[in-house]
Amino acid sequence: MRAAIDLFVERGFHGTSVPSVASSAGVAAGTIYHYFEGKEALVNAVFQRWKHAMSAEIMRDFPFEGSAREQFRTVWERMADFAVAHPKEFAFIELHQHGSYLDAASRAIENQTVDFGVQMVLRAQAGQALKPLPPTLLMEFAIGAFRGVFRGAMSGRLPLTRETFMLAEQCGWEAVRA
Amino acid sequence: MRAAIDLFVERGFHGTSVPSVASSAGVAAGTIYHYFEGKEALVNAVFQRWKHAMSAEIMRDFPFEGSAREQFRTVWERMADFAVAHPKEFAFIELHQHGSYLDAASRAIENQTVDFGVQMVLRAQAGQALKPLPPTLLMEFAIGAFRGVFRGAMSGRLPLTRETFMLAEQCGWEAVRA
Amino acid sequence: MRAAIDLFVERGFHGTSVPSVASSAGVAAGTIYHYFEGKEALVNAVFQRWKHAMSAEIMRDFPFEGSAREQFRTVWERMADFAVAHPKEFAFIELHQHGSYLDAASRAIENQTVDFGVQMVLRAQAGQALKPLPPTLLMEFAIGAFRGVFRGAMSGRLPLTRETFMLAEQCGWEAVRA
Amino acid sequence: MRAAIDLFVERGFHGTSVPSVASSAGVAAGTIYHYFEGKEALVNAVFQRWKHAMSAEIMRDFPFEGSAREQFRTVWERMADFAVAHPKEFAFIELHQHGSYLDAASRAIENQTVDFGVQMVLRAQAGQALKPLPPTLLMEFAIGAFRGVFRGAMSGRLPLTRETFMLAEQCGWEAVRA
DNA sequence: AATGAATGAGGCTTCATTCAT
DNA sequence: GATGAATGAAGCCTCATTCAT
Repeated sequence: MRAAIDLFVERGFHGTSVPSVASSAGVAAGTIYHYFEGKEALVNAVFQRWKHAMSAEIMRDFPFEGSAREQFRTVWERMADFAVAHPKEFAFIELHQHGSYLDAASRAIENQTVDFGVQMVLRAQAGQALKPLPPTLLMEFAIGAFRGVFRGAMSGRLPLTRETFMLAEQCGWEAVRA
Repeated sequence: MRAAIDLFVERGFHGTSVPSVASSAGVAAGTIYHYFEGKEALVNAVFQRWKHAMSAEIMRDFPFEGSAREQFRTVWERMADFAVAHPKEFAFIELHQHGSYLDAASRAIENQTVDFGVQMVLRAQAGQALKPLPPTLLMEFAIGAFRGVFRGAMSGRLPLTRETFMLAEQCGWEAVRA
Repeated sequence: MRAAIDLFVERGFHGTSVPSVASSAGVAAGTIYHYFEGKEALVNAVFQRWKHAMSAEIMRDFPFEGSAREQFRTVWERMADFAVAHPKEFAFIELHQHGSYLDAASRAIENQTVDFGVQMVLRAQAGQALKPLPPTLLMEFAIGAFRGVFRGAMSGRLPLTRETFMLAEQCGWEAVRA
Repeated sequence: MRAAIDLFVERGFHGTSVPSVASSAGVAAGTIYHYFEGKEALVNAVFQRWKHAMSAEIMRDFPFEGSAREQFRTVWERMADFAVAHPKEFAFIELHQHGSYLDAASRAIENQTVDFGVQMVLRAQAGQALKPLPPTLLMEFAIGAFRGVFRGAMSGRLPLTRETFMLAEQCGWEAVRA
């Protein structure tokens, strides 16, 4: 799976061959089929493993009772920590978000995440901490902004550090706060 | 090229076969090779055509003498108009931004755009209209946010209208202004 | 046809495309089909034109009443003159001698030539001027030797001149004479 | 490789399709690519294998100290034995001698052979056993003659036997001897 | 469990040929 | 007569997958 991530990020799903994953992992092509039903099962396994890992990281001891400001910072900070610690994996998740080869389970995890986000936004809006805009708009705006900064970092135009993301966090908050 | 955009957006470069493009365009597979050297030449042609179109749209009568606020709104607004008028094409450009199959000419257009953006940011920062953060950070943040909203719209969770984008524009400005 | 010879010599029948012949000749691909039924008809036309030209050259005022020595020299000399004057064409004839794409007419010319040669050999053998070996053996030996020298000349290892061939002529005669 | 030889001899490099080689060999098309990088690698492998085999046969216990007459006979005799034992392979080697698809290694073997021949000729000329003509001329003449006889045999006009070649050997010697 | 040879479908591309202009 | 766009079959090759070892 480690070998697969690198290749999937670099060349996409269709551009990555199973033999190349195998040789990159130092095993024979056939071996992959002992552990995964096929290529699709492999991407889905990787996707679910890391999407889950990231979600878990974000949710861990989440300050459900904290202020909207604190919650926003927490989510952003934890995504930043994850992205800095596992850039390849974060890129992988982002890149394959909408692949037609993702199965039901993968899509379910994705929806869960979105639902959680929307809940948070609604709660904050109820407390008039956030702008009274469609929750999805605020969510997509913020996530997109985070992703943009990550892309800048991956392409070498920004340092891939917690600091970079935390500077952006302030911007993000000012964008969405009431 | 119209047929190609749809397929490239839907399935990616490697996931799109030349015969499928041909049949989608209502011609024989061989015909494509009268107009393009190969599959790579085709993506590059499409990319350059539309990236150029979008750049031209943004630059047209650009208020170089206007305020930072006005310039920001202008760029955002024009990107919005373009994205609403040509959603497939916008998605295509975003999706293939970093493809390893893009040639020098395609990358050159991309760099031009980035340079223009950085110039604008620097000028605005000189006038203390924007936060004193790395220009690239502000750029990637804003572009990412825009892209996030667009993604929300493409997935049907937001209406794909000028209004949606203009609501986000206000957030964007508050994110980056000093 | 001139363009075709160059390409057929360089890349063989199957390695030469009709469009390449056309562009080399400065006409459109379709034009070739006004003059030849197809690719096979083209090779055959070229083959027959030049095989015929060479035969005619050899036969012209042939010293039917001369000595075996004189006849041998005449044939060799005229082949040499032809090969020096039209190296591409000579190479073409040699190369395509046995192509499965040659039609009946082309094969007929070829057989005619062989028959003529065998007649000459038989007459010379009757006069005990040549070794009493199978006529075909003597023929193939001599033609092969000539071809060998030509090949050496085409590859640049020997000068492609009448002199080169006439030196070889003496060897050739000593090989076959009684 | 056995299947490939037959087809390459019959239809040439460009006229032979990889699938046809595969089906002739009783395997699937893809299988060929486990053993050879591609079609070119296949011809080169075949070429080198047999060119090397023939060279080895000729060189084996070569009478370096023998007379020019003996050396000439030895080379001719061994080529004859090889050609009679492996006619397809001999034809293959001759046919592809100058193919543009031959790689450096193949050309190297070829050059080695030529060098060896030239050395032999020079030594014999030093002993005044051969005509004082350009070594290449003598070589190309003799090899060409041999090839001519072989062609006659392959086309059925001469028996493909050691005897046929040994009759020609006498002619060959008389052609080149001083 | 692991291997890797084998398969054959399918992808990219070329090209002989046709035909409307 | 000439053109060259269009066609689609066929060629080279890759690759997901299977299976005997």
